[in-house]
Amino acid sequence: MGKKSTSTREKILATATELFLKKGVDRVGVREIAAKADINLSLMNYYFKSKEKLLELIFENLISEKATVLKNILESDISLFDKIKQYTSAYIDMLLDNPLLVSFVLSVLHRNPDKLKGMTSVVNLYNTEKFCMHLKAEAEAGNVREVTPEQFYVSMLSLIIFPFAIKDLIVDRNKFKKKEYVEFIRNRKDFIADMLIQYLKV
Amino acid sequence: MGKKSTSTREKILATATELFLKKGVDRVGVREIAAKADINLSLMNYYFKSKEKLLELIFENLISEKATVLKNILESDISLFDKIKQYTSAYIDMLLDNPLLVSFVLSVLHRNPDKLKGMTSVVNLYNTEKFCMHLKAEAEAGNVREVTPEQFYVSMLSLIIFPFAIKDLIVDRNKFKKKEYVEFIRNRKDFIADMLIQYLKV
DNA sequence: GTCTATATGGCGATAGAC
DNA sequence: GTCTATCGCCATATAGAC
Repeated sequence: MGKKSTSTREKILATATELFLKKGVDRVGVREIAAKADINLSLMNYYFKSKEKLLELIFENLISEKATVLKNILESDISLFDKIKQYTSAYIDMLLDNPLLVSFVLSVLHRNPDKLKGMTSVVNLYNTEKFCMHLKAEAEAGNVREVTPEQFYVSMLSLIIFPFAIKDLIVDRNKFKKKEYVEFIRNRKDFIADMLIQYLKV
Repeated sequence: MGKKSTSTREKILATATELFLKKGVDRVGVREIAAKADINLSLMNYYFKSKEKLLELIFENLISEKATVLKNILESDISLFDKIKQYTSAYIDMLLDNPLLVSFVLSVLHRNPDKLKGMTSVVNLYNTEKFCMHLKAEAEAGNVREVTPEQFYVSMLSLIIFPFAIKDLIVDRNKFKKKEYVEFIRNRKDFIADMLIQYLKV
């Protein structure tokens, strides 16, 4: 491999990722990516074959990277309540670092309902098994309320993720400044964990 | 106005709405709409000026229609707990009747962050004021726990709406059949209301 | 109001020289 | 690996006849 190959490849990847996240896949053209990455248009196809393949690669990269950390928390050996606290906190921190990730993933999910079905990164993203077993075991031991684990898990995800999908609405309707919004989201960490844990305790 | 005018207009509107919801605005061309509505391409621009204007109209129509009912519940004079129960139930029923609405609204929100800012239908959609006052009053009367009303409201919305945005993920990962998914969502009505009310009671 | 024809430009992708 | 040039198609929108 030549010297310039990695740098060119990386430049395309970085630029395309940025634009896909910001503008949405279907509102970014390959010409725009090439121009902003300052590379020749043909190199896009030389390295990635097609825009669609490029998208798949970027999607995989983005998700698998983030999903692993979260998956590890869900599968760790800590107590159920600590698990909920740590998961909520880590997930929110990750999304604060990647504010456009939620809209991007949801839009790709809407765009390609099938293509993602088997994708490993997506499997990690929505990975209920171990957590649901933990929840079930605690309920059977009488330590927490009986719940449908799937309902609980989906609820936890909803509470964590959805506010990022409607960020603009929240900011606009509350007349938040940027700092106030971040503070609002930070405060959700305790709020969510509290709500979930209180519910289990009853 | 000629006899055919309304029927043509309505045909375009209905077809465009269906396609926008299913495929996403940017993956539907005006030619496709015209063909499926069985009207001449030029009539699109004759009636709606441009695809973008057509989108705005459709968005407004879809949202304002649904938002009014929900807004009325939030502003009614029933008890706080009843309000939460009725709102959750009505919202979920509405989304079950319009399964693609969530993805559509989120995608338009992502596509046009600004254009929607002042839109009345959107204001109704995210309409916190009266509900937050109610929540605050009950807390001050010592009937429920002290909470940040905005956090509570956003949480309620999240619990209700988000599962519709990740429907494909839920169905796929749980190997749900269509009926099982609908049942899962129906069960959320009580689950969500329980969780929210239990939390307030503590 | 409805049609045909077309303007104008963008898109993704590739052939082939270097 | 990188470039220029271009193919073939589709997009949105409009002019003008009827």
